[in-house]
Amino acid sequence: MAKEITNREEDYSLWYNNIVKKAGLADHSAVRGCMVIKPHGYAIWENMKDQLDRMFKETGHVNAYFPLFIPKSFLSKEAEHVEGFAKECAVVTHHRLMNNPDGPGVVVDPSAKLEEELIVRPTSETIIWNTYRDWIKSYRDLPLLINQWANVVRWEMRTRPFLRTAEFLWQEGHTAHATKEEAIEESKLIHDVYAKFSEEYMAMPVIQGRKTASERFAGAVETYTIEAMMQDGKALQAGTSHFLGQNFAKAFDVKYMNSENKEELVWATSWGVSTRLVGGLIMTHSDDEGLVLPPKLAPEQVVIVPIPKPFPNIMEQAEAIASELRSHGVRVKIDRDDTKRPGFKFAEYEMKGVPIRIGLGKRDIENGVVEVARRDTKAKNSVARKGIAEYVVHLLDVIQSNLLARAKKFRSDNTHYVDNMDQFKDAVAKGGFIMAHWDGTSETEKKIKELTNATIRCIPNDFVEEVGVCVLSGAPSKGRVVFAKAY
RNA sequence: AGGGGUGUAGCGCAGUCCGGUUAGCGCACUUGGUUUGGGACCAAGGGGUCGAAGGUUCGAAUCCUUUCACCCCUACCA
Repeated sequence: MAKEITNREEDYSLWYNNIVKKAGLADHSAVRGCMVIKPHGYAIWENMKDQLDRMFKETGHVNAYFPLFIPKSFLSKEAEHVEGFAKECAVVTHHRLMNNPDGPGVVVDPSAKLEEELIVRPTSETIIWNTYRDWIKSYRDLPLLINQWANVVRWEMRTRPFLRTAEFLWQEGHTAHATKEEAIEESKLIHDVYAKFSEEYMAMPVIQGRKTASERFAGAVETYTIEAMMQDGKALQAGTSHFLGQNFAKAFDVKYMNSENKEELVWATSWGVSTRLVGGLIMTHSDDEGLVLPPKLAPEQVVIVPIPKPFPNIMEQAEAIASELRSHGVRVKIDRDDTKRPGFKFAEYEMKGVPIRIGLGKRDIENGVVEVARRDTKAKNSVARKGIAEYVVHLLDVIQSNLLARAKKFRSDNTHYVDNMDQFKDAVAKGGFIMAHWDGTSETEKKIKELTNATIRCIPNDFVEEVGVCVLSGAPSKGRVVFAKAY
């Protein structure tokens, strides 16, 4: 029956890989750690991108584009930053090939060695701040609110489609501000945009919070994160927004003249989400039958499958329904393939995660109904043909909120409040988020990680002041933070 | 980077331990026909040189060496 998808319980990782492959989202490529994003996968990313882009623009940001290559010397200007990324950089050393003098093929031309090596950007803070030095002269040039959609390369040891690939697509916002307060406000604003996007569009509930010192972005003063829980109980860092202080302004000497004619350093933020979100989407909603997509991001929200038993005008009927749906703003596809049987198609669209399937055959037409099947619950209903568009529009909303509600329930069912290390270890074994008291030190954080593999995902925004003692050290603690094993 | 595992047709696999004719099977694919409300059936076809390189041998998918890729567990990150 089910087409070679491993059950989640049996092997969650294999299940994930199966979904990526069978739903046609991505393939492995000839290049280590790099994937080919296939049309269906890319369409999901495009929908995410369109919506996020809209949200960025609504909050005053504009898009620009900076080079793929970064001179090596730029990267080392901010000490922590280079420390964080040095080990995973792809480096360009030459600019020309030549015919192999000793045989077939081509070799690197040794005479084409670059004066200074170029790094394929792992992130663009350095090249952007080097540019901002020229763009920012006066307080009138601020704030500078720029985003770029780009690809970046991080030479990771272990890669997994969408979750961690050597090359990935993302957006990176880089803003410059006159004051510290304004920059912090900006990073929090984007943090909220990310959380809103996750919940309203991806139907993926997230915990908002800030990272501990050891989990912060390399070069950041504060990192705000959204953390989502996957179905295997592991946490996924889904997006981060950083307050960078004046670190990059100092490193790249970016100063402006304030209204009192005094020179001051600029304050910075950066923030990004990536194609990892597609991985998060898969692992939040999908099941053993395949992908489950929230209607707001599904490339096709409805598929109409005509049952090709000889019946006059069945395609015309399907067309009529489709155009009615389209006029209500629904993304709809009619399956015109007459070489596959309906049962095959049903399974296929379930695999691809289309939220609503409409079956249309002789029986339905005679009764003035259509068969409506929901992907999220697998429920099938006969629905009156008349008023179908309104029904579908409403059902898409219902599905969208059902997915969010389901994911929220899963998260609360798998969130454990613990007060000592024994309980903590039990909770780690069960999986999920662990709410525990922590004494605030990096040492304790590190020890807990060594002991249990769980890390502090964040100090939540809705941190509740509560008297307690640290689960490990027994030292006093003011409240609980979120621990979990993470992707 | 450390530990474990796997590479044979687009996908899933058998064959490898104990070298021996034209390398098999299921699905997918092509053609024709019958079908079509939950992954159709019959018939006839096409496709691989066994991840790559080197070695041993009369002879290598099978033995040896090197190497690459992928998967799992650690580790690192968006």
